[in-house]
This record gives sequence, C-alpha cells and structure tokens, in this order.
Amino acid sequence: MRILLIEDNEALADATQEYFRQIGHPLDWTVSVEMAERTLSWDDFDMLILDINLPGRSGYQLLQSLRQKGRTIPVLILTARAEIDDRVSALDLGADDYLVKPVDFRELAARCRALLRRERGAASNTMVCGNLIFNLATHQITVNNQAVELRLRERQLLELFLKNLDRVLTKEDIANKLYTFDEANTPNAIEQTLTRLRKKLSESSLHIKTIRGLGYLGHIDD
Amino acid sequence: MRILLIEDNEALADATQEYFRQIGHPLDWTVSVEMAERTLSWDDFDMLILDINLPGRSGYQLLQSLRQKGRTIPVLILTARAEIDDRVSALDLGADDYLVKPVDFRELAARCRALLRRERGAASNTMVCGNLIFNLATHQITVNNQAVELRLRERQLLELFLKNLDRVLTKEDIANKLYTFDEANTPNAIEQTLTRLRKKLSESSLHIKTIRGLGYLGHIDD
DNA sequence: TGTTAACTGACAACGGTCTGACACGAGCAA
DNA sequence: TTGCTCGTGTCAGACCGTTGTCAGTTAACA
Repeated sequence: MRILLIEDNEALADATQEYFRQIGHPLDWTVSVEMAERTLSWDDFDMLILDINLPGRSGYQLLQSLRQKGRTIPVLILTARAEIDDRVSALDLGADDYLVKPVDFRELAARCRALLRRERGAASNTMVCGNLIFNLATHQITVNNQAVELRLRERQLLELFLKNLDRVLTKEDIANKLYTFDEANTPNAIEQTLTRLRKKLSESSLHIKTIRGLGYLGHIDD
Repeated sequence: MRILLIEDNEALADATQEYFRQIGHPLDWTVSVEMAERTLSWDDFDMLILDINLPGRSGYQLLQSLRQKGRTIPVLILTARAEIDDRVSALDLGADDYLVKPVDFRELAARCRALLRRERGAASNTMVCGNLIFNLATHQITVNNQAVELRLRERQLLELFLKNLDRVLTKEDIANKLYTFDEANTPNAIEQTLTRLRKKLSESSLHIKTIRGLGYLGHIDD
C-alpha cells in the first residue's frame, strides 16, 4: 500500500509522511511534477496525493497526462481555499477526490482508505480470510474472534498477503510495498517480520508458504 | 533471462551482480566493449546494461555497431550526471532506456523488468500451451486447472520451451539461458532437471521430445 | 549386437531461509 | 539528562530443500 505525495511545501510533506508512517502506510514524497513522473515511470504506487500549485508544471498537467495514458491509479488532489473553484475541473480531469488545505490528516487518511477500498472494489473496510478478520480502519485483527496484536510491519505484511491471496510475491515486491526509498534493508528484515507474523497467526487459516528462490505465497488453508 | 552488464567500475559491478542475483536474475559482467563484443559474438543475452564511459571504445560505439548489425536486443544505458545531455543521442542511437548514476538498484531492476516485459510482448502475462497455463505475473503454473509446483530451474526450463515451441533447442542453448559463466555444469544437470520437469508435467499437453544427438523439441501434443 | 547418448535413482553439497540473540533508536517518564 | 520499554533491523548459526554429480540402466541407431 504505497502512496506517492507530490507537494512542494516541505513542512507539510514531512508532517504528512510522518503521519502516514505512523498509521502504517509508507509514503514517498517528490517536490515536483517532473520528479513524480520519473518516479512513476518505474515504481509502482497504489495512489497519488497531488498538490495543484507546484513550481514548474502544475499538478493538473500531471493528472491529465496520466489519464491520457490510460492510467487509472487513484489520485487525490490537494488545493488551497482560493483555488476552490478548481475542484470541478480537477474531478473532470480524472481526480478521484479532492481536499482543501489546510488538511486534517485524519480526514486525509480516511479519504485515502476510501479510495483504495473503491479501487479494490470492496464495499467494506474489513478483509476476511477464513477465520481471520482484518479491519483496515481500526487496525483490529482477530483470529477465531480472538484479538491478535500485530506490530506495524507485521500488519503491513498481512495486508499485502491478504490483498494478494494465491499470488506469489517476491521479496522485492514486498520490499517495494513496505519500505520507502530511504528505508533500504537487507532481505533478512522481511524474513524476520514474516517469522514474527507467522508465529502470531499460527491459529489462522491464512498460510504463507515459502517458495524457495522465488518468494512467498499466501493462501487459505483449513 | 540473461543480462550482460558492461561496466568498468568493479565495486559497482559487484554490487549490481549481487543485487540481481538476489532477485533471481543472474547477471554476467564484462569490463570493456571489446570483451563485451567477444562475449556477445558467441553467447546469447536477453538484455544489456551498458555504461557509456568505458576505457577503450565507448559504450556508444558498441550500441551503434549492434544496431547497425540489426540486433534489437534491449539496451539500458548508464550515464554519469555530467553526461546527461547524452541521453538524447543515446536514445537516438537505439538505446531503449537510460539511467543516471548513481543508480538505485531497485530502479535499475524495475526498468530492466519493464524492458524485458516489453520485449516479451507485454500484453499477455500468461503463456498457454493446451491445458498448461503459465502465469508470469503470479508465477503460478496449472495443468488442467490443477496447480503444479515447480522449482526454480524447472520453471526456467519450462519458460524456455514455451517460448520456443516447435523449435529444437540444443543442450548448449539451454545451458546458455539457465546458467551464468561461473555456473558451468555437466550436461547431465540439464538432463536431470528435464527429467524432473517431465515428471511434474506428465499430465500436460506440452511434450518435450528428445532428438538424439541434437537436443530437445517442445510441442503441443494431445 | 555393440556403441553411445539419454534417463533416472541415490546422495552430497551448496545456498537460501529461518530464527534466537542482540543492537539500536524512538518514545516516554522520572 | 538518564534509564526503561518497545519495535524493528542485523547478525550468525542451524536447518533443510534444491540441485548438481555420480553411477548404473535403458533406449536409439548403425
């Protein structure tokens, strides 16, 4: 669940990054449309938070060019109050939502969750896998109706496997989703987190299988 | 899926080789254009990563001569920031992509994957042969909708035969695709892997026929 | 039928993965 | 500041699966 923030105000960007880190969504940050385009050309994000007023090319131009290329990635626009009439054109250009500054981070996070949920085509905020229930909004996880306490990394990993059931995820895939650019780690960090997650989910019907030399496969197993 | 790196900086080459090994793409390395040409004349690679600034003949010359010979192999150029204006001419000369040093390995790997995918005919992410389906995205293989578990080498071999249906592959061809220089093996390693693959695919319509003294031929057979 | 290539069961070695122990930094309280 | 706790990454050694080798057998072709 990686998010890219395109925002030239460093203080705001820092605060946003920090908030999203705390709630468990790694968020990368670029200051300009040019940098964002470069990043998007090779890395894979689940959504964009895009400031409209940027030095150089404006956020609109980025949005427009993305949609012209047929990319459907969810985009949430940030706009200052003075630019509020822009919202119509923002939505017309293919933004999925917009938010007026100053932003309340909790609202921003909630709207992101909503967009990501819509993307998945899921109506509810919970993911279910056999006896395991994961509430994305409250971060509560239960196995057989018993609460299970997961740490941030474990939760991220679980969410990733639940979203990709019956699909092989390479360590690289996982690293790309869990870590931002400046958090490069040894592959062992993932193994370690996985060990911890497996231990905590030993009673659940989610089984994460190792495929040696390739990666991991999450599937239901009862 | 073999990649050749042409780079005179040993530290960088080592690190790249190590990273690619970890993500499962063996990578061979030569330090000069001359060596690369010799290697390319007798061995078969799926893509090149080419540094521009090399002692002796420059990377451009290699690229140019390859394209003049009509070779369409994907080439990704590495260039130092000072040479950034070169990118136009690099792309003009027939490079498929370029990257400015210092390189982020994840970006390098992602761009390589993108090129290889494009090469392979991006659209379809699955290869089908009768009742056998090989999903390149999820790495899952099914025969009659039953999952089949293959090991790394078996998967590589299967992919090779699927890409070369109705074409004879010599053992040497196969060795060239599966092994890097420093993994030289007896021909028996391939026979052994093939035995294992055939056993696991006994129910499938892919049949790998032995052509004594020549090699192997993969074809549909139902 | 003899010769040679290919096949395959058994086994060992290598290397990827797992996991306990520890290090380190952030957050917090005294 | 100091000291404590907690989360998470690193390290190193154990573990164990995959894969190459060996050797004996089978099949192909002259």
